[in-house]
Amino acid sequence: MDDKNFVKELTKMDDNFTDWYTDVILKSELVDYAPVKGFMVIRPYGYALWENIQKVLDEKFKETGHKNAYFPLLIPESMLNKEKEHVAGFAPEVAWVTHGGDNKLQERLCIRPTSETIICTMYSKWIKSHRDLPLLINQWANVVRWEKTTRPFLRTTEFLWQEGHTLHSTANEAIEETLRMHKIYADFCEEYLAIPVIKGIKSEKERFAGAVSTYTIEALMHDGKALQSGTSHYLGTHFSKAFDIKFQNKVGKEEHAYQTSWGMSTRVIGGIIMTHGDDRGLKLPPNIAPIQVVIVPIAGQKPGVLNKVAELKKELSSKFRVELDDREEYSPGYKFNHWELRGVPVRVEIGPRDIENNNCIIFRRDTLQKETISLDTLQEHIEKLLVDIQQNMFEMAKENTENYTFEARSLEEYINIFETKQGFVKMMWCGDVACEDKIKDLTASTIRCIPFEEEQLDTKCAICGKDSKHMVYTARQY
RNA sequence: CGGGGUGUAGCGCAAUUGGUAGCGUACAUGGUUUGGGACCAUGGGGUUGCAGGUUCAAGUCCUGUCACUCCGACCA
Repeated sequence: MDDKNFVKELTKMDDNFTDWYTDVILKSELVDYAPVKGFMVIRPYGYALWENIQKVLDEKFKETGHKNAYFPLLIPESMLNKEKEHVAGFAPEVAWVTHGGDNKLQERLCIRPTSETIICTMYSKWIKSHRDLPLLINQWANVVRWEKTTRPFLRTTEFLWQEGHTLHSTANEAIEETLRMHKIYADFCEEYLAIPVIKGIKSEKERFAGAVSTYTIEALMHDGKALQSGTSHYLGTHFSKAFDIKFQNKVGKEEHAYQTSWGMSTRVIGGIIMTHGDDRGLKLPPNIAPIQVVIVPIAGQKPGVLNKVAELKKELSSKFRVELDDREEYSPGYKFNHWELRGVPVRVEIGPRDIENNNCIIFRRDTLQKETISLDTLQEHIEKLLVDIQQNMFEMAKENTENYTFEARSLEEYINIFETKQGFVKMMWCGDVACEDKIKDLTASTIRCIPFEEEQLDTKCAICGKDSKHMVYTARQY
């Protein structure tokens, strides 16, 4: 296949996937496009999903000693400019406020692309002694990054996230914190979102502007592209020096504090959709689904049916998130499709025939299988089923990731992989930026991370043939 | 900012050589239905993106303009 055809084929594949993705998020009523380009409206169903994510993460943050706070939306330009690498990284994509009412401001204010600078400014006032440390604060907020191209959830101009910002008295403690939060993200993705992730560290080229090191979790989507799903940065003293965050240590000497920051955004919702979704629509993991069980009455006009389902709803609601769809104007078939599109993991169908036999039909979204179950054991059955679905979805996703993980030992092999398919590629790397640039130019792929668990595939860099330093995962990315 | 594409009812689309703008779906009302997107009847909904031009006549031809969208560079 020559280059042009290759690109054409790839574009076609991408187009189909894009159409599917757009279709699903709009039809399932997660989001709508906003009147302002690049922004999205998160509709109640989508927001309920985000709320569940928030709830779980927030609990984990609090368990590890973090507290929530809130910092302003706008940041003075001079404040942003204090850390050089940081500004250089973010300046091209910040939105500016230039007027208050009709009056031009003396100093422009930027809408936060992230809050390091304003938070550091406050931290410098709050920290005097080693007794003030560690300082562990998280903020739930929105940020704005003026991206050239956008896509709902995956890359929007404004997005919701949480950003944690911590200060420590030693480098080791800060690094520990960075790794602790990285692990929380990884576990969250795997246990709650059923998304298997590769855990690792970013190459110098790919790391956060102003960080000493960036830890990341990378997930592979259905179409073979990688999604960075949560990052945790060790900032060293870069910011504390720029913002003068100092404390007196135990022997009375002044020191700059060691710092971390970490964030996870609404982007993971895009990850859920693209990891699990199928041609019927969304498939939500039970642990995070806004609705875990939907009850659909059959022949609701017949005596006893509506009473029975209402009773059932009440009973199941004590254990699960339940929705009863007793709308009269829609047929059962319509409702089946309606809730499948929205990814509800379990559906209970119940009609006159079932009531007579004291059972119901139960449908699982992940495998599309139906089963007849006695009403007496329904609750226990659903409880087990939800666990099973959660587990199964993770296994399926893991299998998919493994099937689309390849190995390359030469540049030729590497290019060949991206010409015929796409996914993760494992390869040895010399550590040189030139090799990173080369694969980006040739295949639009980048190093996603240097994994914690490296394998010795070879002793030479697959790209340039020099001695290798690391095994890396590469992929095309969102 | 570079390269494609599209603008007609809420959404998806049609309209032959230029000749009174239509279909599906959704919506409204009434009735019959209900185990995989129910059916019948009736009804409402339009300055064809905008501005100019050609013509007896423009959704259709010409010029300009705007918007949206996809692909690339930047990025969680």
